[in-house]
Amino acid sequence: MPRVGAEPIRRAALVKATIAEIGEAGTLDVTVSRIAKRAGMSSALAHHYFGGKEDIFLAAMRHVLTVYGAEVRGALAMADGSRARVEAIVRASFSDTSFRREVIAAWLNFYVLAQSSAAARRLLVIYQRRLQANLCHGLRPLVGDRACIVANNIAALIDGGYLRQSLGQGAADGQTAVDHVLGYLALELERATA
Amino acid sequence: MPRVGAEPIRRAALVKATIAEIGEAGTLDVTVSRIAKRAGMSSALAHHYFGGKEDIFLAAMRHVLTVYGAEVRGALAMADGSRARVEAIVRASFSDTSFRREVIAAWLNFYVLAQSSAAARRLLVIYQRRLQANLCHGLRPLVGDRACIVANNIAALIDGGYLRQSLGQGAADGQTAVDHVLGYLALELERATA
Amino acid sequence: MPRVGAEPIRRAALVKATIAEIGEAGTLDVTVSRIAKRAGMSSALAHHYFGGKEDIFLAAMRHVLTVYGAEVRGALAMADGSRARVEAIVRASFSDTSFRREVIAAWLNFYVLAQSSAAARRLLVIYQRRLQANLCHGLRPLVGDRACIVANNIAALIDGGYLRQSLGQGAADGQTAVDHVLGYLALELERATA
Amino acid sequence: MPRVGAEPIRRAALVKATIAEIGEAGTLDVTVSRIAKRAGMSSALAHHYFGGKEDIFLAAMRHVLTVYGAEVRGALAMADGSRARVEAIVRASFSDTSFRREVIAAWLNFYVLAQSSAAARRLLVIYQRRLQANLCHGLRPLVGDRACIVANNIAALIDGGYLRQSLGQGAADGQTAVDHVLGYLALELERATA
DNA sequence: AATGAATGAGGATTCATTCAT
DNA sequence: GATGAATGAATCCTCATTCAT
Repeated sequence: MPRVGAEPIRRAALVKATIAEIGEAGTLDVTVSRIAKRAGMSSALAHHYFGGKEDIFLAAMRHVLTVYGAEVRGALAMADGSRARVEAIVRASFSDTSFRREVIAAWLNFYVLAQSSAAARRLLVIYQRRLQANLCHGLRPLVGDRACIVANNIAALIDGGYLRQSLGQGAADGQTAVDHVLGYLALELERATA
Repeated sequence: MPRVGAEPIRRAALVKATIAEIGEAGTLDVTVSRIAKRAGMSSALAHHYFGGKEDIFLAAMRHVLTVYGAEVRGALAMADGSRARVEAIVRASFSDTSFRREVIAAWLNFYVLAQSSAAARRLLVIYQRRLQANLCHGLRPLVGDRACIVANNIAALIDGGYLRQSLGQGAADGQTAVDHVLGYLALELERATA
Repeated sequence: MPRVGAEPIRRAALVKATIAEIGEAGTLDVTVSRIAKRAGMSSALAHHYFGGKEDIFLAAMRHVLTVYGAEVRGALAMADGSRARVEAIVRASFSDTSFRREVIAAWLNFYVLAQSSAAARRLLVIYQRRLQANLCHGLRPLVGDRACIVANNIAALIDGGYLRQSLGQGAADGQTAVDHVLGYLALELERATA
Repeated sequence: MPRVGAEPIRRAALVKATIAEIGEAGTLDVTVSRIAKRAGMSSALAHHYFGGKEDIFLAAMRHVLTVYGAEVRGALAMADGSRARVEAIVRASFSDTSFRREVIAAWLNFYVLAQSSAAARRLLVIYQRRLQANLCHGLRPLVGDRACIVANNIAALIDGGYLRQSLGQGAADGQTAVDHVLGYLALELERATA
């Protein structure tokens, strides 16, 4: 009885192992062998399923982006009203799922990968556009014409938060990061309603 | 007449070549040989003067940080008043000298290097602290107790600006980045004086 | 049918090639590549199976020591009486298997390796102790209290024989070496029974 | 005023440094740079005076052999009678000057060098012949026809003593080594006069 | 599906040696 | 006489990738 559906399981294991390994090393300089071993298989099998190292990285990236996207969507579904929706996006960005040491390290490295891999850049640009669009749309009713500028600032604050946290030694502190960004949002809303 | 000081010349050439090479590749995955060749010497000489690859990277990092620091100091010297001083720091951060494709790529990679190299992290942390202190100090007379929070946000916006620009294909647009950050600053000042 | 045990075969081939190469060069200054080539494989595979150059050397050393030990044990098994046992050890030390140009060169180089490698020294010290113990034990019934002194002299004569032979250009002459050492033994026995 | 006779001083310094360096490393694998630095000069100058690395080694070897030879000659000059002369040679061989950790290591490495360098082998063979001749000649009046056989054994015991000492961790114990060899000599004389 | 075996290519690093000054 | 500068050549080692089984 050949075990059915081994492939998706293997791929998922590899993706997870990749993120863990990058997070641990803080670099893309991790060997396929190590990733495969952590995922409980031979490096040959990893190649079999993914084709090559970069493909493994891209799959890991896609996974991170997907998880983040799902988190945002989930938060949006429960949010009521424009402000709540914007705040939900911010909170989702610093949720315990995404704002973890290893995932932060992975993000940072994906930005680096995007410098040399067109495919990686494409993924990251899509993510950026979607985030920007979500924020812009949610902010329109709140700050009118400034919506996209504010959206841009919020996005930059989020990215900046990640970057700064990447240097921190302690556990990632999502709450403080959220407070900072929402503080800025409050300021903008204050002014808009003044 | 003994040939004077080949060493500082060589070191400077290597540092420059390193930044260029990292900028071009978008990675730290550049060979010492390529760097040396670009700097017009053998890789053996590069090792002779620096000891090893990481030392070369650290020297390049120190250089970038030093240039940036000088730029900030220069701008501060010409600024009159607290607000002007804060704005000067922001402008210096996006000056044409520092906010160039290759330097941005270098910064990004230095953040990655800091994940695995204690020496690199130390350098980056020092830079962060100094920036934060400068901003905090300049903002005190302007926003009082919120000074350090605002400073933190400005710093995050600057970092975020770099990160976002690293994905941009066109030439780096420092002016727009400055406008965004200063827009936020204006908002804070407005509220403080309200 | 999975191809069985390439590893032991490869390792054995490498060990053999290492001894041959050291014997030919008269130095530990042989490259892993040359060893691997002589063993019919890539240097990468040699590293894969052994980890590094020193590990290859240590394995070769262990092999030489093991072969010698087996030879001694075999000779002892056939020897009848104390004197015969001591003589068997001496003869085994200069057997055609061990007292060959390339093996002698290897021995010499292992002594050198032991100067800088703790692992190598350990191996050599163990071999020395065992030899000394064997001789001492065998000599006790023959020369009583002088046993260990005589054992020490015999061991020194054996080592000296190797060292002197390492300079000889002709084929190794085990018989003469044996005669010298046994001549000394006879002398001691003569005196003991006088 | 150009300093006269700098050359012999420099050469002597290099020779001394070479022996020290080999002794410390336990290998011929020492760099010319380190030797030169220890001797207080640039590696370029070392090459200037000696031509190349092997020449430096050969000079160091010649020095060790010369010092040893002088020691033997000095001891012989003071010895009265055949037995005293033979004993003098043995004692000189284990004198504090020659039987020191670093010199022992150098000797061992010279044997290795002799495997690949004809010049080194020549030096070592000459030393061996002279030692053998000296012993043989001194022993003739004492043991007659057995002289050269006994000489050979004594020489082997001396070499063996060096080899065994090279593995010892403590300070070299020349006295014990001398005792062992002279014990053997006494045995031969006893028999000869029986 | 899965893996051990195997390698080519490449890269950091070291070092003896040369040379201009 | 003396040295800093400079490099070509070599070597160890790693790793992504392929392939037969």
